Amino acid sequence: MGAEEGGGTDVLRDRREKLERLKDAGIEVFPHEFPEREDIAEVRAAHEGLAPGIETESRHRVAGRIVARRGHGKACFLDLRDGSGQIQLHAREDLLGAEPYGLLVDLDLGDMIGVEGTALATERGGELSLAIDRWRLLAKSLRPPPDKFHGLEDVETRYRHRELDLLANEESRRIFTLRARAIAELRRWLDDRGFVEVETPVLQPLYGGALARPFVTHHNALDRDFYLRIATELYLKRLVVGGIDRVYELGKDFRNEGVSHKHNPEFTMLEWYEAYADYGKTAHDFELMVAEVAERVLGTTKVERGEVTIDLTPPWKRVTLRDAIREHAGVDIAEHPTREALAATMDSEPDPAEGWGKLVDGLLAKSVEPELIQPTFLLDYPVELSPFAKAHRAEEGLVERWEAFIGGVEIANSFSELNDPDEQRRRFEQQAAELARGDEEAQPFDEVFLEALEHGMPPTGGVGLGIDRLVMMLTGARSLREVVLFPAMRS
RNA sequence: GCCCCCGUAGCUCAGUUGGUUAGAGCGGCGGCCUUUUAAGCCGCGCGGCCCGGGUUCGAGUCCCGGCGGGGGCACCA
Repeated sequence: MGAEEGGGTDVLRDRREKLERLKDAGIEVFPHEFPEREDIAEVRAAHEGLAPGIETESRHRVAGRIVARRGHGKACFLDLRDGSGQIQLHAREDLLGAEPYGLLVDLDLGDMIGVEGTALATERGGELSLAIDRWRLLAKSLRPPPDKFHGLEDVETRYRHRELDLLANEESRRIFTLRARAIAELRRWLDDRGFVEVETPVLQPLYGGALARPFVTHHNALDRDFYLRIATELYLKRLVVGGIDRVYELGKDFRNEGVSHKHNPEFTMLEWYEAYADYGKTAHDFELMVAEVAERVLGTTKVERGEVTIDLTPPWKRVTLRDAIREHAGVDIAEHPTREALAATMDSEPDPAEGWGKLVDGLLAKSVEPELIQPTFLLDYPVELSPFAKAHRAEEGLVERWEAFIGGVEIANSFSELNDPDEQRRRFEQQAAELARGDEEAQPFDEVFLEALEHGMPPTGGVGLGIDRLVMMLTGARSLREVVLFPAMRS
Protein backbone atom coordinates (compact mmCIF):
# COMPACT_ATOMS: atom_id res chain seq x y z
CA MET A 1 0.00 0.00 0.00
CA GLY A 2 1.04 3.61 -0.30
CA ALA A 3 3.34 5.19 2.19
CA GLU A 4 0.51 7.33 3.59
CA GLU A 5 -1.32 4.28 4.87
CA GLY A 6 1.62 3.56 7.11
CA GLY A 7 1.22 -0.06 6.28
CA GLY A 8 4.98 -0.17 5.94
CA THR A 9 6.09 -0.81 2.44
CA ASP A 10 9.39 -2.59 2.48
CA VAL A 11 11.28 0.48 1.32
CA LEU A 12 10.05 2.49 4.28
CA ARG A 13 10.58 -0.37 6.70
CA ASP A 14 14.13 -0.94 5.46
CA ARG A 15 15.00 2.70 6.00
CA ARG A 16 13.50 2.69 9.49
CA GLU A 17 15.55 -0.39 10.31
CA LYS A 18 18.71 1.28 9.07
CA LEU A 19 17.92 4.28 11.21
CA GLU A 20 17.73 2.02 14.24
CA ARG A 21 20.94 0.24 13.31
CA LEU A 22 22.77 3.55 13.02
CA LYS A 23 21.44 4.66 16.39
CA ASP A 24 22.49 1.33 17.88
CA ALA A 25 25.97 1.86 16.47
CA GLY A 26 26.11 5.06 18.52
CA ILE A 27 25.83 7.36 15.53
CA GLU A 28 24.10 10.68 15.97
CA VAL A 29 21.47 10.51 13.25
CA PHE A 30 20.39 14.15 13.19
CA PRO A 31 23.36 16.21 14.39
CA HIS A 32 23.14 19.97 14.74
CA GLU A 33 25.76 21.30 12.35
CA PHE A 34 28.59 20.69 9.98
CA PRO A 35 30.74 23.84 10.12
CA GLU A 36 33.51 25.12 7.88
CA ARG A 37 32.15 23.48 4.82
CA GLU A 38 32.67 24.64 1.25
CA ASP A 39 30.01 24.81 -1.42
CA ILE A 40 30.57 22.02 -3.90
CA ALA A 41 30.66 24.62 -6.69
CA GLU A 42 33.66 26.25 -5.01
CA VAL A 43 35.54 22.97 -4.91
CA ARG A 44 34.81 22.41 -8.58
CA ALA A 45 35.93 25.91 -9.44
CA ALA A 46 39.17 25.41 -7.52
CA HIS A 47 40.13 22.40 -9.64
CA GLU A 48 38.76 23.27 -13.02
CA GLY A 49 40.72 21.61 -15.81
CA LEU A 50 42.50 19.12 -13.57
CA ALA A 51 44.04 16.50 -15.87
CA PRO A 52 42.80 12.87 -15.74
CA GLY A 53 44.71 10.71 -13.30
CA ILE A 54 46.07 13.60 -11.24
CA GLU A 55 45.72 13.25 -7.48
CA THR A 56 46.15 16.50 -5.57
CA GLU A 57 46.84 17.04 -1.87
CA SER A 58 44.16 19.71 -1.74
CA ARG A 59 41.76 18.96 1.10
CA HIS A 60 38.08 19.87 1.04
CA ARG A 61 35.15 19.58 3.35
CA VAL A 62 31.72 19.41 1.74
CA ALA A 63 28.22 18.28 2.65
CA GLY A 64 25.12 17.26 0.79
CA ARG A 65 22.74 14.57 -0.24
CA ILE A 66 23.80 11.20 -1.65
CA VAL A 67 22.10 11.06 -5.05
CA ALA A 68 23.79 8.03 -6.61
CA ARG A 69 26.08 5.20 -5.64
CA ARG A 70 28.25 2.82 -7.63
CA GLY A 71 29.73 0.12 -5.46
CA HIS A 72 32.87 -1.94 -5.96
CA GLY A 73 33.47 -3.96 -2.84
CA LYS A 74 36.22 -2.28 -0.88
CA ALA A 75 35.69 0.96 -2.77
CA CYS A 76 32.75 2.78 -4.18
CA PHE A 77 31.67 6.03 -5.83
CA LEU A 78 29.01 8.30 -4.42
CA ASP A 79 27.51 11.38 -6.03
CA LEU A 80 27.01 14.12 -3.48
CA ARG A 81 24.84 17.16 -4.18
CA ASP A 82 24.36 20.42 -2.31
CA GLY A 83 22.54 23.59 -3.35
CA SER A 84 25.44 24.70 -5.50
CA GLY A 85 26.25 21.59 -7.46
CA GLN A 86 27.31 17.97 -7.46
CA ILE A 87 30.58 16.13 -6.99
CA GLN A 88 31.72 12.53 -7.08
CA LEU A 89 33.14 11.00 -3.93
CA HIS A 90 35.57 8.11 -4.04
CA ALA A 91 35.20 6.11 -0.85
CA ARG A 92 37.89 3.53 -0.12
CA GLU A 93 37.99 1.13 2.76
CA ASP A 94 41.75 1.58 3.16
CA LEU A 95 41.33 5.35 3.64
CA LEU A 96 38.23 5.23 5.80
CA GLY A 97 38.73 2.11 7.89
CA ALA A 98 36.61 -1.02 7.72
CA GLU A 99 33.77 0.00 10.03
CA PRO A 100 33.23 3.59 8.81
CA TYR A 101 33.42 2.32 5.26
CA GLY A 102 30.84 -0.37 5.91
CA LEU A 103 28.45 2.08 7.50
CA LEU A 104 28.89 4.55 4.65
CA VAL A 105 28.18 1.96 1.98
CA ASP A 106 25.10 0.89 3.88
CA LEU A 107 23.55 4.39 3.74
CA ASP A 108 20.52 5.07 1.58
CA LEU A 109 20.19 7.28 -1.46
CA GLY A 110 18.85 10.56 -0.14
CA ASP A 111 20.83 10.53 3.11
CA MET A 112 22.75 13.69 3.92
CA ILE A 113 26.42 13.41 4.83
CA GLY A 114 29.42 15.62 5.43
CA VAL A 115 32.81 14.45 4.16
CA GLU A 116 36.47 15.40 4.02
CA GLY A 117 39.01 14.33 1.45
CA THR A 118 41.46 15.24 -1.26
CA ALA A 119 40.71 16.29 -4.80
CA LEU A 120 41.58 14.14 -7.79
CA ALA A 121 40.57 13.67 -11.40
CA THR A 122 39.69 10.08 -12.29
CA GLU A 123 41.90 8.21 -14.72
CA ARG A 124 39.22 7.27 -17.16
CA GLY A 125 36.67 10.06 -17.24
CA GLY A 126 38.86 12.76 -15.73
CA GLU A 127 35.97 13.55 -13.41
CA LEU A 128 36.77 15.71 -10.42
CA SER A 129 36.29 13.62 -7.28
CA LEU A 130 37.11 13.68 -3.62
CA ALA A 131 38.95 10.70 -2.17
CA ILE A 132 37.36 10.85 1.26
CA ASP A 133 38.96 9.77 4.51
CA ARG A 134 36.28 11.04 6.92
CA TRP A 135 32.53 11.16 6.79
CA ARG A 136 29.67 11.93 9.07
CA LEU A 137 25.92 11.38 8.82
CA LEU A 138 24.10 14.73 8.85
CA ALA A 139 20.49 13.59 8.35
CA LYS A 140 18.77 10.30 7.63
CA SER A 141 16.29 10.09 4.78
CA LEU A 142 13.34 7.85 5.62
CA ARG A 143 11.68 7.86 2.22
CA PRO A 144 13.04 6.77 -1.15
CA PRO A 145 13.95 9.59 -3.54
CA PRO A 146 12.51 9.71 -7.07
CA ASP A 147 14.14 7.68 -9.85
CA LYS A 148 17.66 8.99 -10.35
CA PHE A 149 17.55 8.69 -14.12
CA HIS A 150 13.97 9.38 -15.17
CA GLY A 151 13.51 11.95 -12.43
CA LEU A 152 10.03 12.75 -11.26
CA GLU A 153 7.58 13.16 -14.13
CA ASP A 154 4.17 12.84 -12.54
CA VAL A 155 2.95 16.41 -12.75
CA GLU A 156 0.63 16.09 -9.79
CA THR A 157 3.45 14.97 -7.52
CA ARG A 158 5.73 17.62 -8.99
CA TYR A 159 3.29 20.39 -8.04
CA ARG A 160 2.08 19.01 -4.73
CA HIS A 161 5.54 17.98 -3.54
CA ARG A 162 7.77 20.55 -5.15
CA GLU A 163 10.63 19.50 -2.88
CA LEU A 164 10.73 16.20 -4.76
CA ASP A 165 10.54 17.95 -8.10
CA LEU A 166 13.50 20.13 -7.16
CA LEU A 167 15.35 17.11 -5.86
CA ALA A 168 14.82 15.11 -9.02
CA ASN A 169 14.67 17.63 -11.85
CA GLU A 170 17.49 19.92 -12.88
CA GLU A 171 15.14 21.90 -15.13
CA SER A 172 12.94 22.74 -12.19
CA ARG A 173 15.92 23.96 -10.19
CA ARG A 174 16.94 26.08 -13.17
CA ILE A 175 13.51 27.68 -13.50
CA PHE A 176 13.20 28.71 -9.88
CA THR A 177 16.70 30.11 -9.58
CA LEU A 178 16.10 32.00 -12.81
CA ARG A 179 12.86 33.33 -11.39
CA ALA A 180 14.65 34.62 -8.31
CA ARG A 181 17.31 36.32 -10.41
CA ALA A 182 14.73 37.92 -12.69
CA ILE A 183 12.91 39.37 -9.69
CA ALA A 184 16.17 40.66 -8.24
CA GLU A 185 16.97 42.33 -11.58
CA LEU A 186 13.55 43.96 -11.78
CA ARG A 187 14.05 45.39 -8.30
CA ARG A 188 17.52 46.56 -9.20
CA TRP A 189 16.23 48.29 -12.35
CA LEU A 190 13.67 50.23 -10.34
CA ASP A 191 15.97 50.93 -7.40
CA ASP A 192 18.63 52.30 -9.75
CA ARG A 193 16.09 54.82 -11.05
CA GLY A 194 15.10 56.08 -7.65
CA PHE A 195 11.89 54.10 -7.17
CA VAL A 196 10.96 53.46 -3.56
CA GLU A 197 9.74 49.99 -2.65
CA VAL A 198 6.75 49.94 -0.32
CA GLU A 199 4.35 47.47 1.27
CA THR A 200 0.64 48.22 1.29
CA PRO A 201 -2.15 46.17 2.88
CA VAL A 202 -2.98 42.73 1.60
CA LEU A 203 -6.09 42.72 3.81
CA GLN A 204 -8.21 45.57 2.55
CA PRO A 205 -11.54 46.97 3.78
CA LEU A 206 -12.39 47.62 0.15
CA TYR A 207 -10.81 46.01 -2.89
CA GLY A 208 -10.01 47.84 -6.09
CA GLY A 209 -7.61 48.69 -8.85
CA ALA A 210 -8.66 45.93 -11.22
CA LEU A 211 -11.79 44.31 -12.56
CA ALA A 212 -11.95 40.99 -10.74
CA ARG A 213 -13.79 39.06 -8.05
CA PRO A 214 -12.08 39.15 -4.67
CA PHE A 215 -11.54 36.62 -1.89
CA VAL A 216 -13.32 37.59 1.31
CA THR A 217 -12.10 36.83 4.80
CA HIS A 218 -13.14 37.81 8.29
CA HIS A 219 -11.41 39.70 11.08
CA ASN A 220 -12.67 38.33 14.39
CA ALA A 221 -11.72 41.12 16.79
CA LEU A 222 -13.08 43.83 14.52
CA ASP A 223 -15.97 41.56 13.52
CA ARG A 224 -15.87 42.64 9.91
CA ASP A 225 -15.00 41.25 6.53
CA PHE A 226 -11.81 42.09 4.71
CA TYR A 227 -10.87 41.49 1.12
CA LEU A 228 -7.60 40.05 -0.09
CA ARG A 229 -6.27 42.64 -2.51
CA ILE A 230 -6.84 42.18 -6.23
CA ALA A 231 -4.29 44.93 -6.99
CA THR A 232 -2.07 47.43 -5.23
CA GLU A 233 -3.02 50.30 -7.54
CA LEU A 234 -5.17 52.52 -5.34
CA TYR A 235 -2.85 52.48 -2.34
CA LEU A 236 0.18 53.18 -4.50
CA LYS A 237 -1.51 56.18 -6.10
CA ARG A 238 -2.26 57.52 -2.62
CA LEU A 239 1.48 57.34 -2.00
CA VAL A 240 2.09 59.35 -5.19
CA VAL A 241 -0.36 61.93 -3.81
CA GLY A 242 1.78 61.87 -0.66
CA GLY A 243 4.84 62.83 -2.66
CA ILE A 244 6.58 59.52 -3.31
CA ASP A 245 7.10 60.37 -6.97
CA ARG A 246 8.50 56.99 -7.90
CA VAL A 247 7.00 54.09 -6.02
CA TYR A 248 6.68 50.35 -6.52
CA GLU A 249 5.37 47.28 -4.81
CA LEU A 250 6.15 43.64 -5.58
CA GLY A 251 3.81 41.13 -4.03
CA LYS A 252 0.90 38.79 -4.24
CA ASP A 253 -2.53 39.70 -5.57
CA PHE A 254 -5.53 37.41 -5.22
CA ARG A 255 -8.36 36.96 -7.68
CA ASN A 256 -11.22 34.59 -7.12
CA GLU A 257 -11.31 33.04 -10.55
CA GLY A 258 -10.61 29.85 -12.41
CA VAL A 259 -7.27 28.09 -12.54
CA SER A 260 -5.54 27.53 -15.87
CA HIS A 261 -2.12 27.37 -17.47
CA LYS A 262 -1.99 31.15 -17.19
CA HIS A 263 -4.06 31.75 -14.05
CA ASN A 264 -3.38 31.01 -10.43
CA PRO A 265 -5.70 32.44 -7.75
CA GLU A 266 -2.71 34.07 -6.07
CA PHE A 267 -0.07 35.53 -8.32
CA THR A 268 2.89 37.86 -8.09
CA MET A 269 2.45 41.36 -9.41
CA LEU A 270 4.87 44.22 -9.77
CA GLU A 271 3.24 47.64 -9.93
CA TRP A 272 5.12 50.89 -10.27
CA TYR A 273 4.07 54.51 -10.62
CA GLU A 274 6.07 57.44 -11.88
CA ALA A 275 4.89 60.99 -11.37
CA TYR A 276 5.01 63.32 -14.39
CA ALA A 277 5.16 60.40 -16.83
CA ASP A 278 2.49 59.22 -19.25
CA TYR A 279 1.77 55.89 -20.91
CA GLY A 280 4.23 56.60 -23.70
CA LYS A 281 7.04 56.88 -21.19
CA THR A 282 5.96 53.76 -19.34
CA ALA A 283 5.91 51.76 -22.57
CA HIS A 284 9.40 52.91 -23.47
CA ASP A 285 10.71 52.10 -19.98
CA PHE A 286 8.95 48.76 -19.89
CA GLU A 287 10.48 47.36 -23.06
CA LEU A 288 13.91 48.50 -21.93
CA MET A 289 13.40 46.94 -18.53
CA VAL A 290 12.30 43.55 -19.83
CA ALA A 291 15.10 43.46 -22.40
CA GLU A 292 17.68 44.33 -19.75
CA VAL A 293 16.37 41.74 -17.31
CA ALA A 294 16.49 39.09 -20.03
CA GLU A 295 20.00 40.11 -20.98
CA ARG A 296 21.22 39.89 -17.39
CA VAL A 297 19.42 36.69 -16.50
CA LEU A 298 19.67 34.76 -19.76
CA GLY A 299 22.53 36.57 -21.43
CA THR A 300 20.35 37.26 -24.47
CA THR A 301 17.17 39.04 -25.49
CA LYS A 302 16.14 36.17 -27.78
CA VAL A 303 14.25 33.41 -26.01
CA GLU A 304 13.16 30.08 -27.46
CA ARG A 305 9.55 29.20 -27.01
CA GLY A 306 8.69 25.92 -28.70
CA GLU A 307 9.19 26.43 -32.41
CA VAL A 308 9.52 30.19 -32.29
CA THR A 309 12.20 32.56 -31.15
CA ILE A 310 10.84 35.55 -29.29
CA ASP A 311 12.92 38.67 -29.73
CA LEU A 312 12.65 41.00 -26.74
CA THR A 313 14.94 43.62 -28.24
CA PRO A 314 13.34 47.09 -28.14
CA PRO A 315 11.51 48.79 -29.64
CA TRP A 316 8.54 46.46 -29.58
CA LYS A 317 5.72 46.55 -32.03
CA ARG A 318 3.01 49.11 -31.23
CA VAL A 319 -0.50 48.86 -32.62
CA THR A 320 -3.78 50.36 -31.52
CA LEU A 321 -6.38 48.02 -30.10
CA ARG A 322 -8.71 49.14 -32.89
CA ASP A 323 -6.23 48.24 -35.64
CA ALA A 324 -5.37 44.93 -33.99
CA ILE A 325 -9.01 43.89 -33.80
CA ARG A 326 -9.56 45.07 -37.36
CA GLU A 327 -6.60 43.01 -38.53
CA HIS A 328 -7.28 39.81 -36.59
CA ALA A 329 -11.07 39.80 -36.25
CA GLY A 330 -12.01 41.76 -39.35
CA VAL A 331 -14.18 44.17 -37.38
CA ASP A 332 -13.70 47.91 -36.98
CA ILE A 333 -14.96 48.63 -33.49
CA ALA A 334 -14.99 52.37 -34.25
CA GLU A 335 -17.55 51.78 -36.97
CA HIS A 336 -19.67 49.72 -34.58
CA PRO A 337 -19.76 52.00 -31.57
CA THR A 338 -22.87 50.54 -29.92
CA ARG A 339 -23.51 47.16 -28.40
CA GLU A 340 -26.21 46.42 -30.98
CA ALA A 341 -24.00 47.34 -33.93
CA LEU A 342 -21.05 45.30 -32.67
CA ALA A 343 -23.19 42.32 -31.72
CA ALA A 344 -24.60 42.33 -35.25
CA THR A 345 -21.13 41.59 -36.68
CA MET A 346 -20.85 38.39 -34.65
CA ASP A 347 -21.83 34.90 -35.68
CA SER A 348 -24.00 34.30 -32.65
CA GLU A 349 -25.83 36.63 -30.31
CA PRO A 350 -23.56 37.34 -27.31
CA ASP A 351 -24.60 37.19 -23.69
CA PRO A 352 -27.09 40.03 -23.11
CA ALA A 353 -25.29 40.89 -19.86
CA GLU A 354 -22.22 41.90 -21.87
CA GLY A 355 -22.07 45.53 -22.88
CA TRP A 356 -20.05 47.04 -25.74
CA GLY A 357 -16.88 47.09 -23.69
CA LYS A 358 -17.16 43.43 -22.79
CA LEU A 359 -17.68 42.55 -26.44
CA VAL A 360 -14.54 44.43 -27.41
CA ASP A 361 -12.70 42.66 -24.62
CA GLY A 362 -13.98 39.35 -25.98
CA LEU A 363 -12.67 40.10 -29.48
CA LEU A 364 -9.33 41.03 -27.98
CA ALA A 365 -9.05 37.86 -25.92
CA LYS A 366 -10.30 35.48 -28.59
CA SER A 367 -8.98 36.80 -31.88
CA VAL A 368 -6.07 39.07 -31.09
CA GLU A 369 -4.25 37.92 -27.96
CA PRO A 370 -3.29 34.42 -29.19
CA GLU A 371 -1.70 36.00 -32.28
CA LEU A 372 0.59 38.36 -30.38
CA ILE A 373 3.64 36.12 -30.14
CA GLN A 374 6.39 38.69 -30.57
CA PRO A 375 6.37 41.45 -27.95
CA THR A 376 3.60 43.88 -28.78
CA PHE A 377 1.98 46.88 -27.17
CA LEU A 378 -1.74 47.27 -27.79
CA LEU A 379 -2.66 50.92 -27.34
CA ASP A 380 -5.74 52.98 -26.57
CA TYR A 381 -8.57 51.06 -24.97
CA PRO A 382 -12.27 51.89 -24.65
CA VAL A 383 -13.01 53.88 -21.51
CA GLU A 384 -15.60 51.26 -20.50
CA LEU A 385 -12.81 48.76 -19.82
CA SER A 386 -10.53 51.13 -17.96
CA PRO A 387 -12.00 52.91 -14.92
CA PHE A 388 -8.63 54.22 -13.71
CA ALA A 389 -7.10 55.42 -16.98
CA LYS A 390 -7.08 58.99 -18.20
CA ALA A 391 -9.05 59.96 -21.30
CA HIS A 392 -7.04 59.90 -24.51
CA ARG A 393 -5.72 63.32 -25.39
CA ALA A 394 -6.89 62.98 -29.02
CA GLU A 395 -9.33 60.09 -29.40
CA GLU A 396 -12.90 60.41 -28.17
CA GLY A 397 -14.14 57.50 -26.06
CA LEU A 398 -10.68 56.00 -25.58
CA VAL A 399 -8.20 56.12 -22.73
CA GLU A 400 -4.42 56.22 -22.70
CA ARG A 401 -3.71 52.63 -21.87
CA TRP A 402 -1.52 49.86 -23.19
CA GLU A 403 -1.24 46.18 -22.54
CA ALA A 404 1.92 44.26 -23.44
CA PHE A 405 1.70 40.77 -24.92
CA ILE A 406 4.38 38.14 -25.37
CA GLY A 407 3.87 34.57 -26.55
CA GLY A 408 0.13 35.13 -26.86
CA VAL A 409 -0.19 36.09 -23.19
CA GLU A 410 -0.79 39.47 -21.61
CA ILE A 411 2.07 40.26 -19.30
CA ALA A 412 1.57 43.93 -18.40
CA ASN A 413 -0.95 46.74 -18.31
CA SER A 414 -0.35 50.47 -18.05
CA PHE A 415 -2.12 53.82 -18.16
CA SER A 416 -1.70 57.49 -18.02
CA GLU A 417 -3.36 57.45 -14.63
CA LEU A 418 -6.64 59.24 -14.17
CA ASN A 419 -6.00 62.05 -11.69
CA ASP A 420 -9.15 64.17 -12.10
CA PRO A 421 -11.16 63.31 -8.96
CA ASP A 422 -14.49 64.38 -10.45
CA GLU A 423 -13.97 62.23 -13.53
CA GLN A 424 -12.83 59.37 -11.27
CA ARG A 425 -16.05 59.80 -9.29
CA ARG A 426 -18.12 59.46 -12.47
CA ARG A 427 -16.17 56.31 -13.38
CA PHE A 428 -16.88 54.83 -9.96
CA GLU A 429 -20.56 55.66 -10.35
CA GLN A 430 -20.55 53.88 -13.69
CA GLN A 431 -18.85 50.86 -12.09
CA ALA A 432 -21.29 50.93 -9.16
CA ALA A 433 -24.12 50.70 -11.67
CA GLU A 434 -22.42 47.71 -13.33
CA LEU A 435 -22.01 46.11 -9.92
CA ALA A 436 -25.67 46.69 -9.11
CA ARG A 437 -26.58 45.15 -12.48
CA GLY A 438 -24.80 41.98 -11.41
CA ASP A 439 -21.32 42.34 -12.88
CA GLU A 440 -19.33 40.77 -10.06
CA GLU A 441 -16.08 42.05 -11.50
CA ALA A 442 -17.05 45.69 -11.40
CA GLN A 443 -15.23 48.14 -9.22
CA PRO A 444 -16.71 49.13 -5.83
CA PHE A 445 -16.96 52.82 -4.97
CA ASP A 446 -13.90 53.96 -3.04
CA GLU A 447 -14.54 57.28 -1.29
CA VAL A 448 -11.20 57.26 0.53
CA PHE A 449 -9.33 56.99 -2.75
CA LEU A 450 -11.38 59.84 -4.25
CA GLU A 451 -10.60 62.02 -1.28
CA ALA A 452 -6.91 61.37 -1.83
CA LEU A 453 -7.21 62.37 -5.50
CA GLU A 454 -8.97 65.57 -4.43
CA HIS A 455 -5.77 66.60 -2.67
CA GLY A 456 -4.12 66.56 -6.08
CA MET A 457 -2.16 63.82 -7.81
CA PRO A 458 0.41 64.81 -10.43
CA PRO A 459 0.09 63.42 -13.92
CA THR A 460 1.37 59.87 -13.46
CA GLY A 461 2.18 56.80 -15.48
CA GLY A 462 1.67 53.40 -13.87
CA VAL A 463 2.45 49.83 -14.86
CA GLY A 464 1.34 46.44 -13.56
CA LEU A 465 3.52 43.48 -14.56
CA GLY A 466 2.54 39.83 -14.06
CA ILE A 467 5.75 38.32 -12.71
CA ASP A 468 4.71 34.69 -13.11
CA ARG A 469 3.85 35.22 -16.74
CA LEU A 470 7.05 37.10 -17.44
CA VAL A 471 9.02 34.23 -15.90
CA MET A 472 7.06 31.83 -18.11
CA MET A 473 8.25 33.75 -21.14
CA LEU A 474 11.85 33.93 -19.95
CA THR A 475 12.04 30.23 -19.16
CA GLY A 476 9.99 28.91 -22.06
CA ALA A 477 7.56 27.29 -19.62
CA ARG A 478 4.18 26.37 -21.08
CA SER A 479 2.27 26.64 -17.84
CA LEU A 480 2.23 29.02 -14.91
CA ARG A 481 2.44 25.99 -12.66
CA GLU A 482 5.96 25.40 -13.90
CA VAL A 483 7.08 28.75 -12.52
CA VAL A 484 5.00 28.91 -9.32
CA LEU A 485 6.53 26.77 -6.57
CA PHE A 486 3.29 25.60 -5.02
CA PRO A 487 0.45 26.21 -7.46
CA ALA A 488 -3.15 26.05 -6.28
CA MET A 489 -4.49 22.51 -6.27
CA ARG A 490 -7.63 20.84 -5.04
CA SER A 491 -7.23 19.39 -1.59
C1' G B 1 -19.55 25.22 -14.36
C1' C B 2 -19.31 22.17 -19.10
C1' C B 3 -16.55 18.72 -22.61
C1' C B 4 -12.44 15.28 -23.70
C1' C B 5 -8.24 12.31 -21.91
C1' C B 6 -5.66 9.98 -17.88
C1' G B 7 -4.92 7.34 -12.71
C1' U B 8 -0.86 -0.21 -12.75
C1' A B 9 5.18 -1.60 -7.68
C1' G B 10 9.08 3.90 -4.03
C1' C B 11 10.16 6.11 -9.32
C1' U B 12 9.63 5.61 -14.98
C1' C B 13 6.56 2.62 -17.76
C1' A B 14 4.39 -2.37 -20.48
C1' G B 15 -0.02 -4.99 -19.92
C1' U B 16 -2.89 -8.22 -26.69
C1' U B 17 -10.36 -9.18 -28.75
C1' G B 18 -12.01 -9.43 -20.50
C1' G B 19 -9.02 -15.60 -19.35
C1' U B 20 -3.90 -19.47 -15.89
C1' U B 21 -0.31 -17.39 -9.52
C1' A B 22 -0.02 -8.89 -13.06
C1' G B 23 5.36 -7.61 -15.95
C1' A B 24 10.23 -4.60 -17.15
C1' G B 25 14.14 -0.95 -15.96
C1' C B 26 15.80 2.05 -11.88
C1' G B 27 15.48 1.72 -6.58
C1' G B 28 15.35 -2.00 -2.50
C1' C B 29 17.10 -6.74 -0.38
C1' G B 30 21.15 -10.81 -0.48
C1' G B 31 25.98 -12.30 -2.48
C1' C B 32 30.78 -11.05 -5.30
C1' C B 33 33.88 -6.98 -6.45
C1' U B 34 39.47 -0.95 -4.85
C1' U B 35 38.15 3.93 -10.91
C1' U B 36 32.51 3.75 -11.81
C1' U B 37 29.67 7.72 -13.96
C1' A B 38 21.76 6.54 -16.25
C1' A B 39 23.85 1.35 -15.65
C1' G B 40 30.12 -3.31 -12.24
C1' C B 41 28.42 -8.70 -11.97
C1' C B 42 24.84 -12.62 -10.15
C1' G B 43 20.26 -13.71 -7.61
C1' C B 44 15.29 -12.21 -5.26
C1' G B 45 9.12 -8.96 -7.05
C1' C B 46 8.94 -6.22 -2.55
C1' G B 47 2.17 -4.00 -5.90
C1' G B 48 -2.95 -6.68 -6.87
C1' C B 49 -3.91 -2.42 -10.64
C1' C B 50 -7.14 5.61 -7.36
C1' C B 51 -11.96 4.58 -4.36
C1' G B 52 -17.03 2.41 -4.32
C1' G B 53 -20.70 -0.20 -6.87
C1' G B 54 -22.20 -3.24 -11.23
C1' U B 55 -22.03 -6.72 -15.69
C1' U B 56 -19.67 -11.61 -16.27
C1' C B 57 -18.07 -18.42 -15.11
C1' G B 58 -14.04 -14.77 -14.97
C1' A B 59 -12.22 -7.41 -14.91
C1' G B 60 -6.21 -3.78 -14.58
C1' U B 61 -9.05 -4.46 -19.07
C1' C B 62 -16.43 -3.35 -20.02
C1' C B 63 -20.52 -0.06 -17.45
C1' C B 64 -22.12 3.61 -13.51
C1' G B 65 -20.80 6.96 -9.54
C1' G B 66 -17.00 9.44 -6.77
C1' C B 67 -11.96 11.47 -5.89
C1' G B 68 -7.49 13.42 -8.08
C1' G B 69 -4.61 15.18 -12.37
C1' G B 70 -3.98 17.04 -17.52
C1' G B 71 -6.00 19.54 -21.85
C1' G B 72 -9.98 22.49 -23.96
C1' C B 73 -14.33 25.87 -23.32
C1' A B 74 -15.86 30.10 -20.20
C1' C B 75 -13.24 34.19 -17.39
C1' C B 76 -9.26 36.90 -16.16
C1' A B 77 -3.03 39.31 -14.99
